[in-house]
Amino acid sequence: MGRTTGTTGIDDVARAAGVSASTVSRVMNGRAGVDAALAERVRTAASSLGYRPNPLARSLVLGRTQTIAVVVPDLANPTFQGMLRGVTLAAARDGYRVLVADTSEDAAAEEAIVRETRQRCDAVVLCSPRMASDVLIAAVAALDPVVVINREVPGIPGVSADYRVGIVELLEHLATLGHRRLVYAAGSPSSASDAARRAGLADFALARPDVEVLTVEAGATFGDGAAAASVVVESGATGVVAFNDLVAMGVLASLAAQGIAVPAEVSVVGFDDIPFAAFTTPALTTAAVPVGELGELAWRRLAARFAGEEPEGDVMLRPELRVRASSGPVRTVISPAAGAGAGAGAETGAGRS
Amino acid sequence: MGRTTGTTGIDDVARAAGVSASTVSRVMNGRAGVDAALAERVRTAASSLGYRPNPLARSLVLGRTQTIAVVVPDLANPTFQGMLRGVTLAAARDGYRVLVADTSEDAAAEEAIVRETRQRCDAVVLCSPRMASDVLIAAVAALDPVVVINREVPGIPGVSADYRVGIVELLEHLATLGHRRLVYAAGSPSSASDAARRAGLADFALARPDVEVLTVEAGATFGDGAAAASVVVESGATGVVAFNDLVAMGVLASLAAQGIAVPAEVSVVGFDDIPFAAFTTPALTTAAVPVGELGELAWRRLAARFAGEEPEGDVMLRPELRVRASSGPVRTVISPAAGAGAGAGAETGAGRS
DNA sequence: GCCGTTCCAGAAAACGCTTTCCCATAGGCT
DNA sequence: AGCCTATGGGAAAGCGTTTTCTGGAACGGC
Repeated sequence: MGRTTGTTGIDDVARAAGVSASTVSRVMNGRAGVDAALAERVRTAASSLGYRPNPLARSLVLGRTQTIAVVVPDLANPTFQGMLRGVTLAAARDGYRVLVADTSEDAAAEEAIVRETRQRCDAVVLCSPRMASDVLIAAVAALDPVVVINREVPGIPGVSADYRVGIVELLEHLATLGHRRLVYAAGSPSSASDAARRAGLADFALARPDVEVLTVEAGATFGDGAAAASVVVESGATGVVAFNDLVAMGVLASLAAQGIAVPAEVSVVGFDDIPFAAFTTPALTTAAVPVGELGELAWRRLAARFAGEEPEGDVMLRPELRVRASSGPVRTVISPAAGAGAGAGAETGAGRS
Repeated sequence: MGRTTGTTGIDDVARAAGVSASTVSRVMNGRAGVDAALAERVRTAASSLGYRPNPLARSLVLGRTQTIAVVVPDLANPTFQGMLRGVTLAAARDGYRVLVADTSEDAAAEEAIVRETRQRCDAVVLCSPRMASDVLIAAVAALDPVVVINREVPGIPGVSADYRVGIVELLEHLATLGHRRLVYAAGSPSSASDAARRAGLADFALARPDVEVLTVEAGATFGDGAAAASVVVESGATGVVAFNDLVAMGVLASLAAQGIAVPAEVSVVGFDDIPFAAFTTPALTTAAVPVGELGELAWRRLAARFAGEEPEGDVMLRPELRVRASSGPVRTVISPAAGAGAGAGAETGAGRS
């Protein structure tokens, strides 16, 4: 009756307008078949009472909440921030709200978190780079309206960036600049998108047997990159492609601290094109992953699903190479001219093995 | 009955366990006074049926959703990302979910957005730097369990960073380095935290009449900073304190493009200490605003409120000066020694008026 | 041995809405 | 004039829980 809670309910409006609750409901939802005068009376009563239908009650009877969940592993990561933003904005445009969950704290409890969250929503977009494939497949089945980002699950719509071809573009870019000995500062082996990158590494190895690509385990954070820099240096590689921009920035920072010139001595490229990649020193060459679009697309798939459309196959967005200042021609051992040449090499690093 | 929707409901469990729904409810909620054997039977039935109580129905009857809303003006801004993360993590620890809303698209509709969002939740954390004060006060009244971030609303708990003293710290830092002519690259005049900064400017003017501080209108983004850089240069100031780190980075970029050395010719400092402030070139001196803590504190106030505690006064966090490489001693017009001195000045900019 | 307690469990009433079902009224048709 | 069909609005049955209220059974005290 609304009086219990202090909120004005549909019955209050009905009473004020001298009609039944059914009629109020019909008017509020724009259902046809209500006398114009009556409808007007209801609207007046509703607005003068400041009536707002309780969304919870609506959700319960309607069976939909007008809300979706977005589950990401780490809200501190620019990539996931971008995705979250993409789906939030797109969903808002269609009148949907977003419930956000960060699973970082407890990767083991991830499945429980996403299930619990899912119950309050109409669907979920799941971004879980690390969940084991079999666990993921099992978990996702119970989530039904769901789209996964950067994962492949049979029968489930997914939107991904093509990390595999992206990393090949990066490698080719360096190869074209003359680099013949590169290192890949890898992400976590349990990361699905890292696996895609490694597949790209293999593709590249076949295509360009003349270029050597070593792999060093790094991680996904700035710190991981900084830590990996020393082994990059020791490897004697002239170029490093990092798991992502964060790692690349770590490498950059560590290299700078060691007085190693980028790109004169070592080229370093990242992956993702996070908002700050353009502002590192030197500005980071990277493969741009359109995270916002990824998020928006995820929403679109969900919206289509809500509209009853049949799901099509997965969509894959191709990263775009962004050449900036952190990559350059391979250093030459020939005596440097102190001129204007961009890639004029210093011999400083010559003795490194 | 649950059968209609395909979901297993409480009645299904009741039937399976041969008890009434009331008993199932009691067991599921750990209410005392249920025979142990019976309780066990219910638990077995529930888990074998994979029963999960519908949170919507619970919310409706309980009158609480176990969800709070976080409303921010722009999910692309690192500051708000940090706050969102802070409250999300803290709330999750206490079993609460977060509904996120980005109001950027339509500042006029902000009030409607927050009201609508609020209805689905138990409370809201509102971060609305630009809403006019009177509108805010009126709007916030209808939101009751609410905490505002970086705004002062009488009678409403708020958590803020002390931008006023923060900017004074920054100014004093530059004054100490010998700067006597500074410019403040201001944010939007409609921004509450910009008003606080300007109040700080006034405080500083009183305390240090020997230091001149000009104000130029800039904005809150990288682009705004870049655009403002030229007028900074023309002003002949030796130091600029930017509205925030983004603006500072814009200034930095534009200065670099013009070949003006930082900090040798001009010092620039930011505000916020966003994650990337440490990685600009040169690394940005700034006043660190603990956004994560701000968010966490906001949650705490809400949690306390839920627990029935009385609200205390507003809390204000003091920004912490982080001196990095973008600020240095004022340039000297005296002939530079080509030595190791950090702030050895170039005369390049001497003619600027 | 009877009555008053206590303990448990089920029936039913909310929570605030939507929607189906049904009835009344008015209008058109033959 | 009588009947049949729109048309509009009200009553009531949900949606899936929680919780109060009620009642039956077992138990203890006198």
